[in-house]
Amino acid sequence: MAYRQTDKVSARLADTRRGILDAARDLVSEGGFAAAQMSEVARRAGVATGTLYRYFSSKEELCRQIFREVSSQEMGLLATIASGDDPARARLVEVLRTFAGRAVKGRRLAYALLAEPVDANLAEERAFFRRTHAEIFARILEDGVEAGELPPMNVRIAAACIAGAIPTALIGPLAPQSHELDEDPDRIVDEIVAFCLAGVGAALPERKAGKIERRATA
Amino acid sequence: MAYRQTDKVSARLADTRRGILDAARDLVSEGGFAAAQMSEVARRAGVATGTLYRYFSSKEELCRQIFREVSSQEMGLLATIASGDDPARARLVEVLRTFAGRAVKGRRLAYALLAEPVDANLAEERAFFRRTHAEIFARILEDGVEAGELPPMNVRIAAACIAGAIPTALIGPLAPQSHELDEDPDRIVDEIVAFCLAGVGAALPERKAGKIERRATA
DNA sequence: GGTGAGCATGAACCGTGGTTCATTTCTTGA
DNA sequence: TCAAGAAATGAACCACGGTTCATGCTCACC
Repeated sequence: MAYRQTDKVSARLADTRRGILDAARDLVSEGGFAAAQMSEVARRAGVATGTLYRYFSSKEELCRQIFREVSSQEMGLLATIASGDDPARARLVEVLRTFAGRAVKGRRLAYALLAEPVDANLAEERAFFRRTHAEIFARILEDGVEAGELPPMNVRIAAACIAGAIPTALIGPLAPQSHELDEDPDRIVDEIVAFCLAGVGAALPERKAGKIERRATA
Repeated sequence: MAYRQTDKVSARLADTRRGILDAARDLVSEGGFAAAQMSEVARRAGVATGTLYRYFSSKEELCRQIFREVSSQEMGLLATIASGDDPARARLVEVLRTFAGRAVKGRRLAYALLAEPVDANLAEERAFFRRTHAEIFARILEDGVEAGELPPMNVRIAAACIAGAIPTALIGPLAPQSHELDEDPDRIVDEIVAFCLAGVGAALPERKAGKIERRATA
């Protein structure tokens, strides 16, 4: 025996790993997953192609990591808002605004994560991502319903609707070739948020929704 | 010159073409686009692989045709409803119900068209498909707003929200491996429709929405 | 039934991009 | 400085599935 991994080395390894992830994420933010070919990632990270496979078992695995990293970061942000003390309605507004607003800012990346065609395995990851969104929304909605702030509804379905409406309504504008957002992103975000709020019976800031009784589904 | 295409021949050609399209569509309905490989399509249609290329210049072209055929069929259905004489609200309800209901019935196919990962070119076709949906929704919404049935709103964005909410809310349930829909599809559809209606300020059948003034955007 | 053109065939081909692996370079502890 | 094992290298490899094309068959017209 004549080798034991030293701290310095394991730090360097960690650096390399980070470097690879960063390179890959950057490529995705620039050209979507399509642009993140292994050889290109390697070049960007300043390592050889084969090296990638010392850190990630496959491209799929690498992409999965990116997906997880980015989305858990976003999720964290939303989750913090969601678990605040404000009334459900206010939290909902802020969560929706944050979500949509960040997507608009990091358009290319958001597009890649939310809509770009990817292969089946990554699609699962994306589904998970969306499901996590939906859960956050659902939690707030549940609070709102319990507090009587929102009319009764099937919160899971309503949450899924929101999780679908926002990306889709943004996608056209979000798509790489579109410039629709360059003018007035806020207005678009506002409209979308308004739709979702109304959808859950929380139409106007000044107007409590209690009056509008809706469906009876638990 | 010793050959001129006879009626009988061109009929047979047309038949073969149809056969290929049908085979391909069937494969897609069973296993998604992933299952529709050229060799498999050929086998199913009872022709040789090469023959496919006498009818369609590429796989992309073939898939595109399927996409167009199926979606134009669906669109036709929705468009008919949309252009009826009923009040906007009623038309909207029927369109949404029809859309969601048909998706639930032809789950596998709907999943393939709406959500299955496909390559970039087909994704464009899908985007077009959704845009067409959205336009139908938008038209009805516009009618509703003009007639004072619905509060003012940016109908394009609201339509996009709807076009996103429905598939997404169904996708989980729609996904091949899920059996969520087997129990009570109608309830799910109802919930989704209710969300969308509320989203555009048309919350309850008995309740005109005129009172709820919303955003001022044209 | 002969001829030339369209049509069908399916095994071979090929481009792409992820993956491997024999070789080289570093790193460690003695 | 040396041995042994880890880490890095990158050109070669390979799988996959769409596409081609040399070959044989069918059809229309004479």
